[in-house]
Formats: sequence, structure tokens, C-alpha cells
Amino acid sequence: MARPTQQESERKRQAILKAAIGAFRDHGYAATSMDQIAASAQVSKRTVYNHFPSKDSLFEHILETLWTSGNESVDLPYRSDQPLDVALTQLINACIDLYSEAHFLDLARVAIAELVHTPQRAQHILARMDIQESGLTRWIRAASEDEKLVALDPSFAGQQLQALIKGFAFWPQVTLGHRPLPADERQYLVGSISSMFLNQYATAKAR
Amino acid sequence: MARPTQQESERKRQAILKAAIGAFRDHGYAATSMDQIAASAQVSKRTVYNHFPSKDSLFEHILETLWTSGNESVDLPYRSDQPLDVALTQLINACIDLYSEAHFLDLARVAIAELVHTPQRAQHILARMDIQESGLTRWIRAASEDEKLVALDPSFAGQQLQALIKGFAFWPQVTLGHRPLPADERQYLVGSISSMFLNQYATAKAR
DNA sequence: CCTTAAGTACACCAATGAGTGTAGTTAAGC
DNA sequence: GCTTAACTACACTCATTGGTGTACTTAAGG
Repeated sequence: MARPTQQESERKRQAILKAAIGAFRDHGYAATSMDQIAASAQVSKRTVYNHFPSKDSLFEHILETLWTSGNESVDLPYRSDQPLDVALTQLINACIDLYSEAHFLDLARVAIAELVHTPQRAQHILARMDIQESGLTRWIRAASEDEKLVALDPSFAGQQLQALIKGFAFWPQVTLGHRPLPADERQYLVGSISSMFLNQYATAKAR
Repeated sequence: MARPTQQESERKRQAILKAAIGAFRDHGYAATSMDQIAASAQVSKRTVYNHFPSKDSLFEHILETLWTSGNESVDLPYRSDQPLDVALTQLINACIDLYSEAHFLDLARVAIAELVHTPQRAQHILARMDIQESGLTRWIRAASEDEKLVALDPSFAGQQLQALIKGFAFWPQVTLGHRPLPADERQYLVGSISSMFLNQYATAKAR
């Protein structure tokens, strides 16, 4: 081709990234070749290397990109005037929304596949993924200080909530490629999780 | 070497399998070479190929082996005379025991790493891993029919229980390589899960 | 003692992959 | 119109990998 405008150059770059994400997600890091990526992006191999100095740097860049794009973390503020169950339902739904985002799922699958046998490579990514877990933790701590929840370890309770949500709305999608939950199942799930959590931790004052 | 006894031949075979399991677990299928495996098993490459016709068949064999060796599924029978919380505690502990087995964890890590981007390859393994989930389901159904648990969908409730357990005792170990739970944390965890589940689902009759 | 199965060492092949070098093309922007 | 940045096509290197072929060694078992 020829002296493309910066927009065109940027489009090529995006095409490379998109192709690489798909390839890494579908075949893993080691089993993906730069030739495949170039072909899938409809771009010459040399162009790939003009944009990214190495396969490794391309991979790292993707982890960064996916992370920042899937960065809308769960952080609903605690409001004392709201009924607990309503607020908790919102919170759980926000989590599931996050897990349902294509960007987030792509990140998770790419990262986890590598993470399983390369603990240090994407460790910092996973660490940052846990930041949003602190959104739940903060909310729980606030509710507990407002005496709507019993005295508890907010971090532990947050992990329990997280475990319940992920067990249905994250791990099956990551490992088995399940579709996101249908609306009716989802509603039932959210209600059940919320009620289970509040049955255990809500104070008399909150009911 | 020379005409080794069958025991020696078997030892070589085991060495190959052990080395391959470690390599696949640590580096993944694609990034593991047969030369590495041979070297790590302290065996000639040709011997590897004398035992296993191809890399792929070696991998398949390992999935099989790990599966059958980690096959003690969770299947405590329901007993009407036992207090619910005691039995449930036992059941949860049996699950955690299973997840703590080195064999089982190795299988899970190898399988999941490949599963993320090769959905069909180890799909049947994962399907069979879910069989033990049916152990929980069976117990819950029995308790429900005994009217110690409210009327519920046993499969859904089983998945909830599973999610709570795995969120602490399985996924962190698989993805982050966490050590199995310390005894004190574990005891607290089991109690908390059990109480959360029974708070939600136990009937008045059961208390 | 002699056959033979298991293993070893080593050379070898074809394929693939990461990464480089280069000459040529083209349009944007001065 | 000339320069130049982005891109392409393509050939190339070097290393690795899956897999095979083979001649050789050795001890077990008849």
C-alpha cells in the first residue's frame, strides 16, 4: 500500500490487536503465530512488527488494553436510606454486568489461560481485577457500620458474595464458553443470592 | 541401557508421565516439547515414543490417568437420623478434601488451561468432573424429600453450595497457585458456608 | 549361551515459528 | 513536485519441534 493517513494506520493497528486478541483467546499464547495474526488482520507481517517489536510485547499490550477497557469497576456507594435488599440486588447486578462484558470476558480468558501456568506473567492483572472486589467489600463495610448488617469481616463476606456470583456468571463462561445468563435465570439467581446473603448477615434493624 | 525388567520399564513409563504432567501443568500443551519431557524424565526421547505414539496421545492419556486417580467422588449417603448441620459440614469437608488432592488439582490445572481455548478437547473430562457435583445434588434432594430442607431445585442449590466452596478452596488454588487452606481458616469457612446454606434452606423441622 | 525386548545415542527430516532485511509502492503534506 | 512515513511482498536466517530410522548395548529368560 502507500503512505496511509494516520487514521488508516490506526485502523491497521486496531485490526492487529483485534486479531491478536481473538487468536490468543482461542489458541493460547504459545500456539498463536505472528503469521496467523498478520493474516487474520489482513495486514503484512512486517506491519505487525512495525507496530509491536515482539510477540511478547504485543501480548502484554493486549492485557493492558483489555484491562483498561473493562475498567468500569463495581462501585455503587452505600446509601443509608435505601432498603438493603434493593441495594444489594443492584450491586449483584452490577457485578454480573461487568462479567458479561465481552471485553472483560476476553481479558479473563486470555489472562487465566496464561495465568494457570505462568503465575507471574499476569499476576499484576489479576491483582487489579481484585480491586473491584473491594467495591463489594466497601459496600458491606458501610452497611455493617450502619448496623444494617451484623458485625462481620467485610472482606470475607465480600468473597462469599463474589463466590456465589462467579460460580454462576463467571466461571462457566470463562471455562466452558457459556453464553451470558438469560434474563429470567438471572433474575432468579440475583434474588436467591441476595436473600441468602441477607438471611445470614442482615440485622433485625434492617428488616 | 539393556533389557530392563518389566518393573524397570514401568518405572520409566511412570517417570515419563510424571515429567509430562509437570511440564503440561507448568507450561501448557503447546509450549511443552517432547525433548523437554524426555530430559526431565531422564529418559531418551525414543523411549518416550516407544511408550506413547504421539504427544497428543500422551496428553490424552494423562487426562485419563489423572481423572481416574482423582476419582474419589463426593458421595456421602443422606442419613435421616443425623443433624443436618453435622452432615452438611461433613459433606463440605469432603468436597474440600477432594479439591485439595494434588492429583485433582493437577488435573484441574492442566485441563482448564487447555479447556479455555480448546473447548472440545477436555470437555468430556469437565463433564465427568461435574458428576461429583451430583453427589451434592443427591444429598440435597434426599434432605428435601425428608422435609429437612424446603422444597427447592436440588441442582440449583447444589451449584450454590459448590460455588461457595470453590470460590475459596478451588479457584484460587487453580488460578493463583494458592496453598490449600490452613486448618483454622478452613474450619471457619466450612461453618460459615454450612450456616449460610441452612439459614436459607433448612425447614423449621430441621432445627 | 543365545535370543530378544527395552532402552540409548545420535543423526536426520520436514514443518513451523520468531524475527530481520530490503526493495518497491503510494498518497499525504509540505 | 518532491519527500517521506506507512505499508506490502518476499526472501531469508536460525532455532525448535514432532516424529522417524538405525545401529548399538545390555541383561533377563529360555
